[in-house]
Amino acid sequence: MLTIALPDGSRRECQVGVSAHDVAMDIGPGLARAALVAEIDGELWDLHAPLPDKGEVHLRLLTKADSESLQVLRHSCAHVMAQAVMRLHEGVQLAFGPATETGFYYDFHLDCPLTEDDFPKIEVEMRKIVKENAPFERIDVPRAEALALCKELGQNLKVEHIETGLADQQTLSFYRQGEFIDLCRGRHVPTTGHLGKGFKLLSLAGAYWKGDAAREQLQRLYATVFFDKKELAAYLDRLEQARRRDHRVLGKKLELFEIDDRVGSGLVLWKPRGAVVREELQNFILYHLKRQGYSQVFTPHVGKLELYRTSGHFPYYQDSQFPPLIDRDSLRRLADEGCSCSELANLLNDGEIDGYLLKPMNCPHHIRIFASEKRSYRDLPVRLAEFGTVYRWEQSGELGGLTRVRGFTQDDAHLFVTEEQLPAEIAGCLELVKIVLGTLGMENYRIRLGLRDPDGQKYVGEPQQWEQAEAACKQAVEALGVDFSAEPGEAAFYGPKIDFVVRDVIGREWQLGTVQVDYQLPQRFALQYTGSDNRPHCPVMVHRAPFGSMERFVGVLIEHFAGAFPLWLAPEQLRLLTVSDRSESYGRQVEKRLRDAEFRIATDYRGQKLGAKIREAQLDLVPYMLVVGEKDVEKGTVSVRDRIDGDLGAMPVDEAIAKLRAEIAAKTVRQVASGEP
RNA sequence: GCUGCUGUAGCUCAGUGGUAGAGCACUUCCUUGGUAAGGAAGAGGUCAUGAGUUCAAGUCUCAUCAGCAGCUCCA
Repeated sequence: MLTIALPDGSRRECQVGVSAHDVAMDIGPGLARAALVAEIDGELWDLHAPLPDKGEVHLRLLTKADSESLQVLRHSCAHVMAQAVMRLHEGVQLAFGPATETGFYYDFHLDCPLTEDDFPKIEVEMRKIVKENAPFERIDVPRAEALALCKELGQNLKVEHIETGLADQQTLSFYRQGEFIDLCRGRHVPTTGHLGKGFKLLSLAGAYWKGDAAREQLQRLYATVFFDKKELAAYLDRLEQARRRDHRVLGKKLELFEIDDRVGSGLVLWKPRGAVVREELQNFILYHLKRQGYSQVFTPHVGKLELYRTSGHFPYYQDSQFPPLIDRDSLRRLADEGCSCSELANLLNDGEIDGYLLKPMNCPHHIRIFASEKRSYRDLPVRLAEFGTVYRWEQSGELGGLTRVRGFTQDDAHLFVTEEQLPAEIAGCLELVKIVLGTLGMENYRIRLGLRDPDGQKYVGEPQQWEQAEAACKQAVEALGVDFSAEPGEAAFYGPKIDFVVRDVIGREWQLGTVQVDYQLPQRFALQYTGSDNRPHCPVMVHRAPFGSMERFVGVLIEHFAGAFPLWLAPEQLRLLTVSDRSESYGRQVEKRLRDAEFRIATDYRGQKLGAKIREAQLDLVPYMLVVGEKDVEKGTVSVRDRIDGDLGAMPVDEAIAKLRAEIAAKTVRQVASGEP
């Protein structure tokens, strides 16, 4: 006998061999129809599988109201998609086909390339399979039999997976629906009919087998499914909304920036309007830096290769740097000697010849500034800040918009501190990032605490220092009171890091602000200060950048505000609109007063109807329109129109100036793009 | 870097191997209109670049460059 405890607290005695579906039928046929999958003692369970023989179990019957069942539905749909593909193509090798946050995918190896033209065919076949309403049947088999079955089916990738990934499993499960059978852990909905009509193939991509770039590349089909067509339509609509907020689209429309083939991919041209946003952000943070005791410095865009050999950047990150700059005479001499390219590379590596590097990081320059003076413990902390532009040779497939570029400006700073000062300085840095994100109304973020991977090879320095640094970071993050996850293996090669990861409107996550502790570089450069004991000590360094990269930050910010910047950031804060020619000369007087008051203002004196001028200003996302007509000429007023709230009525020019100034000073955020994808 | 897709006017996009198209934007003229589109005319192109097939290429083939989706990487 089996005792089943239901969520409402009731208990039932059952015969051996009953399934969750039988229990549901017993409770009511409506529930039995609605149930998609069961949960036994917290573990998902197929609806039609026999329950355990005896004892007492907690049973939940999950319907589409339960979030877990959507994942199951998606996984089942992945099987149906795979079945459809196998019906349409010969010799399909199955790889993995999991559910994802927004849908599912399946990776295949097949000889002919799939294209988007195949999508309708596959979808038609999937609809047929759904109509066939075949049950998903679980088959548990011993290991040897599973191997034999996969071999018989010609599924070599699955064979490999059983032999490597599932080496310790004695029993393996397969799922079958119709003629399709696949090695799979489960669980699944009862029948293919449960998938309904709410599915759609979305995109096609390459993916490596087991994520290994050295292995064969598979074809990945992305798709999604919802419980019904309406939810699918709503999801597709959200995708479309998100696309309209895409910073690459808005950046062009609002004339913020340009990435030009003739200049180079991944190299951003900031246009005047985008430059305003960037400059305002920089001024904003400069204000806070002054308050926190930072000093600003300027350093060049290149440095000697030897500098980066010392720092370790050149050897560690060679593949993602622009190639070194070598003077012509040296190159000519080497060419005359018959030096090959690989010999040249070796000479560069070994330091036999020197050259310059476009700087991939600002720290070595700042370190040399620190080292340029004799330092006492009384001078510390030394906090050197710079909007420093760095260059990295990102892989071509990674480039995109402002978020992944090859030249970008960090709002960088390096703090040289004593061991004792470290916790307070980390806390100060974290506080700064929090102020930045808070001011901009970016609430959707988390902290990633990047720690050393215990088995990792890439790290330099003593384990004891790593432990100290990691402990200091952890303490500071805990004190900040923001959700964080500790992630081993995510540290920089020189120390642990605290990254602020912001989620954008399409649901992607971007690393923006970062704070990193570094015991290594000060030692590599043999930095010293004189302690109170009159002996030399090595400072600890903190790298930090609250925005991270100005390019990426502004990119994410554009999407965050859907291009509608708050007044203090808006490239065009006000637009003055005349009702007709008769108010133009008055309009020009008002314009002058507003310019004198240092607003960023544009004017529209054209012989157009007011409605048309307003429409254009609305579409250009100008925060405030100032309308002047003959009534305003008489009374010396302007009529203020708010982009969000519409007409605010006429007011004296001085009153409008005071109101707008107050909003700028408060850095008020009145509207952000609505959240979840 | 890898896989697939894409590249036509400032923008969004049509275009069947045979004379280069539309809407919006732009310029000029008419219109003087109080809170989301007044009207007319005009100008705008090395069809990404380079090779090839063809009597003939925006259209077919190949290469290069660039963009998009994803994979891999990311100090």
